Amino acid sequence: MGGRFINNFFSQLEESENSPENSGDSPRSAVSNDTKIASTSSSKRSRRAIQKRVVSVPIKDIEGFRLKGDQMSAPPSDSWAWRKYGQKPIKGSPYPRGYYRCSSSKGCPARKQVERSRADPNMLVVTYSCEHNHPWPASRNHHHNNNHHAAAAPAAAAANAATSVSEEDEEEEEEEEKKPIINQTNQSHEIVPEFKFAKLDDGLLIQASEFGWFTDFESTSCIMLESPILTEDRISTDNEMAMIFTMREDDESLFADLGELPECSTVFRRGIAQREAEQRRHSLATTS
DNA sequence: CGAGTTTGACCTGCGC
DNA sequence: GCGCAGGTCAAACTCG
Repeated sequence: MGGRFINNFFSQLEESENSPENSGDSPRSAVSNDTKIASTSSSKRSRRAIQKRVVSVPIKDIEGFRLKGDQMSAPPSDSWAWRKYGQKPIKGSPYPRGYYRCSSSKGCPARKQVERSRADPNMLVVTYSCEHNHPWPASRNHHHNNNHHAAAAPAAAAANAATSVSEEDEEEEEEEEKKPIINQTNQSHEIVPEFKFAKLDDGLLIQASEFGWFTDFESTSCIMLESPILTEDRISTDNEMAMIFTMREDDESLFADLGELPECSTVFRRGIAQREAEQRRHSLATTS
């Protein structure tokens, strides 16, 4: 199931990040006797223990999204229920950041932060975060998707799959920028597209349609990912949606056991993707 | 009346 | 140690 993939993903990240010196909460919170402090210290987790992934979404693609002045009347919708618990002005940004907690299941530690992009006010930057090892809840609206909605990973997978790099990694990934993206098809969005993926020289390819939950944004145009690799001027603007992994060496181990992936998740390595596409085209041609 | 939002206060992490 | 900025809490409020 998708949850297993996510758990696996986060747990492996934890292995790499939870070195003895940065594991656990600060001593300050651990020794507090104050009830409020104690309660907050348990809920305010070490920031280092949180995995984050960033997704950027065009505002116009977000159903129900409205702005009241600088405030967001509705968060970007996806398959999970989010409850707003705070909003803060961010230094250097004219737009506030909204804080949302997952309400799809009780005690879910998943969170997301939503803010408008400083660089492009027409884009929303959604940061998903979750504790390591914590399972993501099932989507609250499995509806309308006979492909793999229920099984597909939730927002975290969105982040995992959709985000080629986290913001912290952006600098490291700058060199990747010049790599070409290949769109295999150009069909309309009314049907789940069959061959929509992008290719990076050293990248991992994801077939967008296999992550049905991602289409919960109900976009009719492209959903861009927060990545230096996927800048709009490099993507064809013909309503394509692409989801791309870049695979750094230290990430490869995270996906070493792809057996944990949900069956719906088709992950291609370079070259394999093209073969897959060709095989599918061939089978379609022979059946039609 | 329950669920969600707003908002000021408080806490934590981090740089200096 | 101090101050700043980001993140969270929780009471009050709104809405359906």
